[in-house]
Amino acid sequence: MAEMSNRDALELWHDVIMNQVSQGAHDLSMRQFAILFTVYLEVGPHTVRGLAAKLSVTKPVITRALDAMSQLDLLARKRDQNDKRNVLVQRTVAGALYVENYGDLIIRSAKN
Amino acid sequence: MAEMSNRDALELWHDVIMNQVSQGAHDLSMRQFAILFTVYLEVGPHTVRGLAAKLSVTKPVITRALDAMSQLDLLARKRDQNDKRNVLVQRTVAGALYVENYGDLIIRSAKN
DNA sequence: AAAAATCGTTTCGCAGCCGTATTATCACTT
DNA sequence: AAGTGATAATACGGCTGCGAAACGATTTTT
Repeated sequence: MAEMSNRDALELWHDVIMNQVSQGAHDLSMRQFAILFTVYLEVGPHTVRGLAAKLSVTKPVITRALDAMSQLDLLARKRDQNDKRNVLVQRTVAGALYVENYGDLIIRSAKN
Repeated sequence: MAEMSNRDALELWHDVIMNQVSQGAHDLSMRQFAILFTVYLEVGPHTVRGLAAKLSVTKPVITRALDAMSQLDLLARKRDQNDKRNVLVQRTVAGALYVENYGDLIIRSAKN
């Protein structure tokens, strides 16, 4: 990946967001996006506490985001059988597809 | 700007959002971002109706976003003196600085 | 076994944004 | 001048997310 001017960067960001907004798709919040991409791009296992620490937010924020996103089938919860206090945040097929499509959208925006 | 893999694109997006979220700055919604960048990147004049059409949202969405963002001094309203029904959305010094910093953040994220 | 610590969830009151419908101004048409 | 059209703002009820605090379940410590 090479040279990008300030203007290039902003226009890329703008294009992606415009696509997102005008499409009217389920618009996740910034925090929800952060959680989603963290789970799909970083190596696990991912716990509620771990995600909260990584994003510098409180745990209820993670819990609520998981409620919303698991209902959209973008993520799933699973009790850790080794330590039943923990919840492991897991990927889903639909979520993986969603994230991959998002990458394609960014690339398409960068091509202009 | 050159070759970008799907993974590159997603990691770029992830880094920028993570920075945004963990910084805990006033997190604008996607729609607010779309408005902000449209005003700063596209040629004006920008009206409420025009922005609503461009983003495919209703006018009250724009009005409320302008309420919030003008309070943050990221944008300003000005009555069009040629047609006093119109409101012209104008840039501010603080807003220009904010947008430019955002571009720098994207570039920094792309460097990794 | 009892006490303390850890983890995720839930509750509470509160603030923000949503879409629809209505309102107040202003411009245009006749 | 009166009526019609257009613009932005507001009112309304509803939904979602927020932070702080309290809670139940599980593990670890004493």
